Amino acid sequence: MEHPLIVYNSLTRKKEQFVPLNPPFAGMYVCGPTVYGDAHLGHARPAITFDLVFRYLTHLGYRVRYVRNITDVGHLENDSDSGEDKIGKKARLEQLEPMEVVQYYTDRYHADMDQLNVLKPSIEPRASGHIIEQIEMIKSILQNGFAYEADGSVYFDVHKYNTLHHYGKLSGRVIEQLMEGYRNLDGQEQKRNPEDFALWKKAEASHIMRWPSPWGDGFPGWHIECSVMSSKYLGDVFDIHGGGMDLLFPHHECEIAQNRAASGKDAVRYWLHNNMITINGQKMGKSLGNFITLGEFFNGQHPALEQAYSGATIRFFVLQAHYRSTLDFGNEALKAAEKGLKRLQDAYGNLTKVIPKPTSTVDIATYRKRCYDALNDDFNSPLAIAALFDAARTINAACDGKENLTEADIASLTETFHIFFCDILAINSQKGGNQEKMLDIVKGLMNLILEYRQDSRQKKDWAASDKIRDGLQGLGIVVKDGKEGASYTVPD
RNA sequence: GGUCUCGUGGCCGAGUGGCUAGGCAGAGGUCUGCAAAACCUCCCACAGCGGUUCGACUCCGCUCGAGACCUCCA
Repeated sequence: MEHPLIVYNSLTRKKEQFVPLNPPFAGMYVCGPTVYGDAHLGHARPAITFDLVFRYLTHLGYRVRYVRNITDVGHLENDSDSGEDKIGKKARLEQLEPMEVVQYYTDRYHADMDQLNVLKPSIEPRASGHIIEQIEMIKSILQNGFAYEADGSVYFDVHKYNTLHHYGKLSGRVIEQLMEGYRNLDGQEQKRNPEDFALWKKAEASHIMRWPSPWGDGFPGWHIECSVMSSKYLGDVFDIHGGGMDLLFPHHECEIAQNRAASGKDAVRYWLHNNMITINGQKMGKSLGNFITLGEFFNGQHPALEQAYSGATIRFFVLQAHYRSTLDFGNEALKAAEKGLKRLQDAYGNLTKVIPKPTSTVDIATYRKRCYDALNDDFNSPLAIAALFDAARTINAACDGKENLTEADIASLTETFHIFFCDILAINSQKGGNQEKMLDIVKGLMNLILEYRQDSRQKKDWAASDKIRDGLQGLGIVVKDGKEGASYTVPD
């Protein structure tokens, strides 16, 4: 807390000090998944990025309300589709109720997030649960004169809005440029202008997901839910809004306009955007068909994957890059992350083996300071990780007796790892509480076995000691002989 | 076409006007019954061409290259 937290605000395109509106409270809204398919690596990026933000803000003492929505009302799939919504389409294909599809993929999304050690948000509202509020906000926008009804649909009047406010302030667009880009207005006849966007869409007879409204049966436009759910749970003005860079325009731009048109206020104080994950230099995305689902990463069943990767490895891989940079997928990079993470985990474990010395040869405090400095500078997780690696080297050196650490040093390092490795970056392999007992038993058994092996080794009975080691190896336990006796690890 | 971002060593990726990123891979060494770790050392990169500067990978311009958004997308 000594140093201020600096965040990069997409709205101002500058780094700014983060000062919440109502400290110690902090509000954060992040665009969540549309649950009509399995989450892929691209979905992991914002989830992990804003999980880090959530965890760090909490660590700094803020009382954070983190809202991440579930989009489950279905939106237009593409222009040629003329109105069939994603979830409705999937439902028909699989002969399921739309909400059954939603439930199925929501559950799977949650399971994936658990694997990635992503905390649950404070509130996870569903768009379908906020139809009334969405209708109310559309009414307000209509009343304020920034929208118009046309044949059962309601559209936002971008030109009207732009006479009073700047539509495009977030993405750096001006409306004249936008107008040039919209030459093909096929199937958009009801709109006064092609850059107008839907607040409410009339549902055709074939459209499964539909709700009654003052304008007839229909469904909400694909920007309004976020405006509604963020302001409902965080207030007309709140601190942080996050999401992927690809949502900058038009989604977030429209959110800004909707909130402003409804409440007269700019809702968001800090806009944070994570960059994309690329594969062969190209964005990984559903529409490009070049995505790998998280489930495929976990089980290794994808042609592009040479092996399976754990959730911790994926999380570490993501955090090893700054959230505003693109991150390129590759087996080599994933494997490097896996090994690097193991190195950190081993060092963390080695901390208990270091023999304290009366005097210290290392300045331990710098590691923690470097971690704080890194995260305070726009959540620079790769720098924080680098500091942990340096700390790991020191710990291992101390294990080898090449550096000296005092009792206080060890305690401090343990705490540093606990704070950053476990709590904030959260890249340690999680062990469930129920497994603790079994782990203790295993530890006891292992010590016993290693004692026997030690005996044979003292008798130079290599056959016996090798038999024990090889047998353990067969169980996936690797024995390592060191100066201070034998230790063991269980590689993934 | 418009708006914008980026181009770092074998790979992934930080960062800065002059001072070591870090990880993985590779080379050598220490330790060791063997093995595996660990530790030490090495591998000193910043697309190209100009310009600013005492000095640029870092600032400016241009060229080349890659990408994002403008349509659903994290």
